[in-house]
Amino acid sequence: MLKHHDAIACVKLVPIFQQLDHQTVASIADLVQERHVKKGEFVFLAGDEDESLSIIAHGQVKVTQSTASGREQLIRLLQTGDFDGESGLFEPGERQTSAEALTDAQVCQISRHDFQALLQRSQPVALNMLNALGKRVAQLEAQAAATLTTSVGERLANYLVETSSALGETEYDLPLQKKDLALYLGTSPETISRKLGQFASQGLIKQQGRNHISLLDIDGLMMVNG
Amino acid sequence: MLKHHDAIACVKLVPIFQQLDHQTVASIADLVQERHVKKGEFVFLAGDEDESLSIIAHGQVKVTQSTASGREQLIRLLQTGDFDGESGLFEPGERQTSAEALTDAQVCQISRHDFQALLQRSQPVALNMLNALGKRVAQLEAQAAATLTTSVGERLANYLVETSSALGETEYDLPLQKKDLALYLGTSPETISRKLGQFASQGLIKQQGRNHISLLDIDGLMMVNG
DNA sequence: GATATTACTTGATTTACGTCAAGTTCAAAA
DNA sequence: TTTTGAACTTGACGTAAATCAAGTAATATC
Repeated sequence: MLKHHDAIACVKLVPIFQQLDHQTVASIADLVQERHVKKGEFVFLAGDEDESLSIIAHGQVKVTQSTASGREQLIRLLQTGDFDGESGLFEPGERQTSAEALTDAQVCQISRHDFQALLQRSQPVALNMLNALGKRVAQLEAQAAATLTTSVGERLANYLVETSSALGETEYDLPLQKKDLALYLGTSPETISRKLGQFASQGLIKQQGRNHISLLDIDGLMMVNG
Repeated sequence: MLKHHDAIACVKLVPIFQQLDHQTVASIADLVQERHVKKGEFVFLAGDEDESLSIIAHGQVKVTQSTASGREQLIRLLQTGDFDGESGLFEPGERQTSAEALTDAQVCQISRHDFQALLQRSQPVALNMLNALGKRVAQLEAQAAATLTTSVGERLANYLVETSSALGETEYDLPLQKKDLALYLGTSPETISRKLGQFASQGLIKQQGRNHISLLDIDGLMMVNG
């Protein structure tokens, strides 16, 4: 019973499952397998059979891909409530990406087969999903274009502000270590370190210890362009 | 009658409308408005009411967005058979992007309202659409990650090979003028010019006249990294 | 506690690429 | 044809940021 209660909570976290009646939510929760993943462990690996979709119930997970030239790329950062796997729904096969837990995490998984059946029997879920994917495409398109013409400083400042706004705090521990943050922003750890130092000397932020950061001037951060 | 025949042909171009029965296709074709757009004209402008979706029946259209700082960004290049507007389906409002015809073009338009109704009454269309959007997300994610860590030379070489493969020819006229190609690849016309010269001197390509290009060593192009 | 390992910082150097400027080729209009 | 203007090329230069290298702080292991 407790397990089921947790599964319902997990399902309700996900935007595409919101605004559904209780019965539908309960029927989705029945499909869910809960799983604990320790920091540093993998939720799945590239090359695995791609047979389930994951909801992050708690924690933080990085999704990476290796290029032909052996470089690791950070594709996506999954936070509580994020849903992964929707994009390859009707394309069974091997995973191209790996997902590693950056913190201890709890993940709810639904089998691809069950999810496809759900989409077919529940029009509201299908329409929510269309909506969510559409927004995602628009966001990715805008982001892709912006990335091409944006400096590292801008991307970093933007990341700091977005993270602050996601956490609802102007003071927080950076959820990524600098190596991963560098991957995420497409730069090097050295440059991250230097840019943060620069922001601090400009009075935009204050650094405390290795990871803790306070945003002192959010408007200033949003106007950074070098 | 002829018009209707054209509309059916146009609808059949689009992946999400394929593998449907003839009757459904015909009912979709009834919703379509055909429109000719001359080279240099706009299919729609940023700020327009966003009330219809467009299928490119013939020609080439560039979708751009202007940043706050006034810079133009090329978001997407639409080719014959491409479908635009799916991403903002349930978010009515003003267009953020403009679309300009790069060649004389024929565009089939469906009103947002009719398309939403179609999605609700035809499950096959909705599922095809989910599939298409999912693939698009995966592609954009991979591309976004690659963009961050990839040199202009790599992106250009990649573009040349992809275009060749899309056209089915190793020798072709570049469909974009260099200014637009530069926007698309996030670089400057000067750099494009230099990189092409470099590729030519390495025996990877041959340039003839202003726009014509022959790929001499596709494997070599795919291995470019500077 | 001491030591080893990993994360991070800081400095020096190099490089890719953007920008500015001066041509050159091409195409359309007169 | 000549002319005009746009697209393109080429060169010189400056700069953001990658890379290389050496050192310092934090964390983990013994």
